[in-house]
Amino acid sequence: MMSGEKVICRRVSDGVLINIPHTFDLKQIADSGQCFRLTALQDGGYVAVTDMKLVKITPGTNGGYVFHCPYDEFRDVWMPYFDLSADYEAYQQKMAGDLFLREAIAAGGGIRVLRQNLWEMVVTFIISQRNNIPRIRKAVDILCQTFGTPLGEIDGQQFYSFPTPAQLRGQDLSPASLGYRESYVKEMAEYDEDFWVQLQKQDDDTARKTLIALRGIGEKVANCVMLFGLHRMDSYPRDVWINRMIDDIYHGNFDPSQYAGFAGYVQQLQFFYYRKTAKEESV
DNA sequence: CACCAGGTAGGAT
DNA sequence: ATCCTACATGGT
Repeated sequence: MMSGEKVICRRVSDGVLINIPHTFDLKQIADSGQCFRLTALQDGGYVAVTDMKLVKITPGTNGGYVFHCPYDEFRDVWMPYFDLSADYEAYQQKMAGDLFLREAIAAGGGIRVLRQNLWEMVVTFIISQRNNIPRIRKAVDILCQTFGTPLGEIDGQQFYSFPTPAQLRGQDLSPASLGYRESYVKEMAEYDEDFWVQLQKQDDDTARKTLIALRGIGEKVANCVMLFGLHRMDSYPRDVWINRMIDDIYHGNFDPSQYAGFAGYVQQLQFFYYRKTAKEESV
């Protein structure tokens, strides 16, 4: 490995310490818009949830984070979830020729493309259409609290799994205020488990077509599901921000295929940084 | 009271 | 194929 990221990963008394200095930052990930269920605690810590697993993560005393869980769980669940085995520094080096991406790395280089649950991503990004990020987070939260399974309490707060299709099937989803998206979600819940299993096995083009054929999923949501739910790293979702950014920064001319194998990571960096600068200007 | 928010379906051209 | 518009809801 040419770049050789300096990764510290070892057992400590209360869990597992992980430190990847330039390419793993939970605050940046939580603000990156790919994940709506990473919860910030008072002290700079976070709670992460995936499937039926729940973990408390606190800042390490010399940087990095401590995952408060057994080592086996860290290795089998959280390493893959946060994509910690991939060499993001190598990706970053391949972006060095692009000024905007160098700035984006300086601002958000700690972002990683998470491997989230496929079904959860389908529902979450259906909800995301023509919606804003705080409201997406709230709707997902209500779905979990109302229809999910309690997983445990951390710092006095109860956390829940994302509801399975069976848990949503036939339910009145109105507490989540999904608006016109509610019928889309209800229809999604009617597909059986095997449908989603088959989707994971399909190649990129087939999977994208399968997704777009579903009511409520167009090209953009399909690409988000591909990237965040199927970890298809060549997927490059184009939303309003990415389109504005391409117009603004690249004069309407940007080809993600030049970053084959990590175009989705490039998209995340661009999305994060362009939105961040827009927010700062609007203040 | 307008306008906006990680778009999409369904219909018209 | 490509363009047009309605769409639920809650926040400025």
